[in-house]
Amino acid sequence: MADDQRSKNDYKDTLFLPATDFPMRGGLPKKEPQILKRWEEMGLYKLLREQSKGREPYVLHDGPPYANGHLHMGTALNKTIKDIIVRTHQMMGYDANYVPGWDCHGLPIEWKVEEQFRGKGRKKGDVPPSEFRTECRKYAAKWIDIQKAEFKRLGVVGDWDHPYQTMDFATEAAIVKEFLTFAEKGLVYRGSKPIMWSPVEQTALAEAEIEYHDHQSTTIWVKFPFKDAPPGLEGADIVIWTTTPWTIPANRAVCYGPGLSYGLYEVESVREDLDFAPFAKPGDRLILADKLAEEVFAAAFVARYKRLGDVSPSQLEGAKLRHPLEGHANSYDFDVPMLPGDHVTDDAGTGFVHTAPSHGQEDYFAWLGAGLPLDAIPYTVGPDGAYTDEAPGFEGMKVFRTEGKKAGEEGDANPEVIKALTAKGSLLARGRLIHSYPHSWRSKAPVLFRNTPQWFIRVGTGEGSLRETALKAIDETTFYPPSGRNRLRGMVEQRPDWLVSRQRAWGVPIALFVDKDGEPLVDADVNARIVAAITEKGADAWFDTPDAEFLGDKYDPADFEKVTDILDVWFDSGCTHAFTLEARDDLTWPADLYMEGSDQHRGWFQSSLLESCGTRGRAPYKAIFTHGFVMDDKGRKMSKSLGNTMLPDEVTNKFGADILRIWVASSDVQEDIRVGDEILGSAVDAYRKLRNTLRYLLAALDGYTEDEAVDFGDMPDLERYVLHRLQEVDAKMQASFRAYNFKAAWRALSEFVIQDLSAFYFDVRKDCLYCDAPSSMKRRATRTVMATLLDAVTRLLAPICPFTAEEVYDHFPAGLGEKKASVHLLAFASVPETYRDEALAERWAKLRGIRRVITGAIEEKRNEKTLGASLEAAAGIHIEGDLAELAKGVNWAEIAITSQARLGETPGASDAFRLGEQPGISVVIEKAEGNKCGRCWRVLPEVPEEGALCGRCKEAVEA
RNA sequence: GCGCCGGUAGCUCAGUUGGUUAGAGCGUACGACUGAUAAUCGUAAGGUCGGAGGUUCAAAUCCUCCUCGGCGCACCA
Repeated sequence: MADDQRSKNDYKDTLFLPATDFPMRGGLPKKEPQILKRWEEMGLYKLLREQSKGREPYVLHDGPPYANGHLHMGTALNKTIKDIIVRTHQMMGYDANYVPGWDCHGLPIEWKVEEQFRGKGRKKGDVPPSEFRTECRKYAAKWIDIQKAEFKRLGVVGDWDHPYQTMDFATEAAIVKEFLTFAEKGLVYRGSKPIMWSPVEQTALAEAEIEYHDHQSTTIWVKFPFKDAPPGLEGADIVIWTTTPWTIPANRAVCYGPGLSYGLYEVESVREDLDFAPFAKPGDRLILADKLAEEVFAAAFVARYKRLGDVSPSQLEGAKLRHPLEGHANSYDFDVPMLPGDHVTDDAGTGFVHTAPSHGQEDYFAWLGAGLPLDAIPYTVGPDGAYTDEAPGFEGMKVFRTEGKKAGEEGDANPEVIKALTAKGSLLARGRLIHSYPHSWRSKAPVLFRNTPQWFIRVGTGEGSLRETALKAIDETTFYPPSGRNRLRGMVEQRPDWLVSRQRAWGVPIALFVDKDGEPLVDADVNARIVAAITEKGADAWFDTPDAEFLGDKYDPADFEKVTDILDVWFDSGCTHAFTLEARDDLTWPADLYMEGSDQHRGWFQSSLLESCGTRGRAPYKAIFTHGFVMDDKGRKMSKSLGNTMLPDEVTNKFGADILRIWVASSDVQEDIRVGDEILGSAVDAYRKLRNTLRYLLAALDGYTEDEAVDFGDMPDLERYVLHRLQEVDAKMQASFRAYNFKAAWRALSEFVIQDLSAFYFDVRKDCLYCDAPSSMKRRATRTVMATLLDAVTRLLAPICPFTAEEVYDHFPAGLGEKKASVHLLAFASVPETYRDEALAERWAKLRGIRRVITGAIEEKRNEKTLGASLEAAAGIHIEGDLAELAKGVNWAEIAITSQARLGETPGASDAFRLGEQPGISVVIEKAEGNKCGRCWRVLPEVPEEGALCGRCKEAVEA
C-alpha cells in the first residue's frame, strides 16, 4: 500500500496538471476598487478615446440623474445598462464615447436647502435669492461628487472628469438661449392657469408640498336665472352648490352632466317651525338632478315640493345664465354659459357645477375645452389671497387671513360674498361642511387654487405645429421595445401646451422682457446680452443686472417688465442634446440612442423631443431604449415602509459590481425586473461557474505560446466542433449586443461555457491535456482551441464583467493574445467564419445524444454500487438505424470518459440501458478488464500490473 | 378612474407565421470523483403556461372578460 501510494505520487509529477495563480474566489469587493484605481492611473478613458479616433462614432446620450441622494437600484440598473451598451459598441469597433451628466435645478434641492437654512434659524424669505442659489449650487455639487464615485464603483466608463451639469454657467446660458429660440419662433406665449397657491407663504405649491386636513367650510346653494329660458323652463333657476363661496365672483360658467337625469321642481311650502325665514319661497322653480333634489330641499328647509317634469340635458345645451351677482357694484352683467362636463356627477351637490376657471383645474379645462378664451378668465385673487379689482365690490377682501396668529383662518371674502348674494336674492341655502381640504405642509394654512399668469410653449395642432413635427419625429425613431412608440405617440398627441414657467428660485430664469401688452420682447441684441451675462455669472445675472444693461439704448426699461419665473426643469434636461451633443467636438448630434426607464416617455424622451423639434425640426435621437423598474423578489415596488429595499452599495460591498452587472445582463431589462437574495444568489453562482471555467482555461494554458498552435485544418473533429460552437456563440452574442438584447447574449455565453466547455469539452480532453506528451498533435490542438476560447470568451465577457475580464486578461499566459494595457482596449475577437461547419455540428449533436445514453448507463451502475469512476467502465454500445454509421470511427471511450468501449455489438438483452429520448441506442456497462494505469488511471489490458503504465503514458513519461 | 406594459418550473429566461409528450441554465435531491477540490462530473424530481370563457381539427401562442403587478396621468426628477 505504501508503495502504491508512492508510485502514484511519482507519476503525478509527470502529469501536465493545470497551474495558475488566478484565484478560485474573486474577492470582488476588495479587488474591484484596486482594478478601478489602475484604470484611473492608466487613464483608460483617455486611452480609449485616443485609440478610437477616426472610428465611426456611436453616441449613447446620458439622461441626467437628479443630483440629490445616493444611488438606488434603479439608477444602478440604468447606468449599468448604459455601460454595457457603450462597452459592447466600443468593442464592436465604434468610437463609443460616453459623457455622463446631472440634472441640478429643481424643487427637491430647494427643499433640502431651505431645510438647511431653517436649521440655522433663517427663513427662506430672509435669505437673499442669490445666496439661496449659491447654497443650492453647493448642495448639487456635493451630491454630484458622491454619485460620481458610486457610478464609477459600478464599473461605468465615461468622461467623468468632464460631465455635463445643468447648473454650469455656460449651460444655464445655453438653456436660456434655447428658450429664447422658442420665443424668436413665436412659440412662447403668456397664458393663465390655476395652481395651488399658499397665500400665507405667497408661493406656488407642488402636489408633494400639500397635505390634507379637515377644514370647516361654509357651503352655499346659489340660484342662477336663465338669460333666455329654454321653452318650458321659464322662471326656473339652475342651482349650484359650492364649498368656496369666495369663488362666486370668479364664476364664469355652470357645468351640467350630459348623462344625468334632471327635473324641474317647484317649492310648495317651507318649514314654519323655524325662528328665521328660509331663503326659499313657495313657488320657486328650481332645476336639480333628480337624485339630489330631496337633499337640496332639506338643506333649503323646504317642507313640500313637487316635480313638474323632466329636464333633459340636451335642453340645457347652449343655454345662457345670468350671474348671481348681476348688478353688484354695477358689474357681473355678463353671460354665464352652460357647459357639458363629464366631471359632473350626481353624488353630491345639485348636479350642476359652479365653474370658476381661475380656481379649479376641472373648471379651467371645462372652460378651455368649450373653446372659450383664455384671456376671459379673470384674476380675482392676488398673491396675498385678497380680491383684485377684477372682483368688483370685493376689492381687498381676503379669502384667508395671512398675517399674525390667525393666519390661515377665514377672512372677509366668504361672508361678504354671501351677504351680496343674499341681497340679490340669489341664495337658496347655506350650511357648513367639514371636509378634507389641501393645506401647505409648511405653514399648515389652507391653500387655494389661484389663476396666475404662466408661460407656455405652444405645442399646437395641425399643419406646421410643434406637435405635428414631434409626431413625425416619433415615426422616424426606432423604439426598443417597439411598444414605446405608441406610448410616446399617445402622450404627444394628448398633451396640452407645455407649461414652462415655475414660481421658484433654483433654476434657469425665463429671461424675457414683457411689454405693456404682455408680449415678450424678441430682439437678437438684447438676447445676446442676456446670454453673455449668464454665461459669465450664471442665472443670478438675470436677476441682479439692471434691466437697462440688457435692454440697451433701443428700449426704455419703464416700458418693460422683467419675468422673474424660472423654467420647468424638464426644459433644462430637454436641452441636454444642445449643450452636450451639439456643443462637444467629441460627440455627434443626433444621438444614436437615448436609454432610460419607461417613466421617461413622459419625461426626458418627450421634453427632449419637443425641445429639439421646436428648435431643430427633428428628434435629438435616432433610437429610444426603455428599461423597466426594479422590484423586490416578489415583484413589488421597493419602499422603505415595506422594508424591502436594497441598495447598489450593499450589493457591491457584499458581492461586487460584476455580480450586480450579471444580474442586469441576465434579466429582461425591458420589463420590470426583480432583485432579492435568491436572485443575486444565482448571479453569484453563475459568476463562480464562469470564473472557474476561465480559471481552468488559464491553468490548462500554463506556458502556452503561439509556437504550439495547430492549424484549423489539422485539428481533430472535436476541436473543430468546439470552434464551430465558439463561432456560433460569438455571432449570436454580437448580434444580441447590437440589438440591446443582453440577456440573450448572457444566456448564449453561460450555456456555452457550462454545457459545451465545462461539462463536455474540458471533461473529455482532460485525459489528453494531463497525460499526452506536450508534443502530441492532439494535445497541441486542444491547447490551441483553449487559447482561442480563452481569448474570445474573455473579450465577450468584458462588457458585462469588466473587472473579472481584466483580472483574467492579467493572467493570460505570456505567449497568448494581443497585448494591451487593458482588456477594454481590445475589440471582440474575430472568430473566423470558416470555423462554421453546420454538418459537423449536427453530427456532434447526435454523438452527444449517444453520449448521454452512456452516462445514463454508468449512472445506473453507480446507483447499484457496482461502479464508481467512469474510468472503471467498459461500454458496450449498440446503435440501430442511420445513427450507427455516424457513430463509427468515434473513440467512444474518449468521448464518454470510460476506459474501454465497443461499438456495434449485439445489444444486451433486456438489461441493456436505454433512454426514451434516444431511441435505437442501448448500452451495456461492464467493469473494464485489465489493470489501472498508475498515471492516467485508465483500466487497460495492456497495463501489465495494477499501477504500472499504459503504452501512451510510458511514451509520454519517457519523452 | 383613464392610457400603456406585463404575468411560462423555487429563481432567471427560451418558446419562431397557433401544429408531436412546453424547453434550457441555475437552485434542490441523490450519487460519483478527490489530478479544476469551499471545485468538477452524472442522474432525477419540479409546470392545470395568472384565471374564466370563446375562435379552431389544433391555443402558452388569436379574441373577450376578470385578476394580480408595474409605469404615466401638468410646479415631479
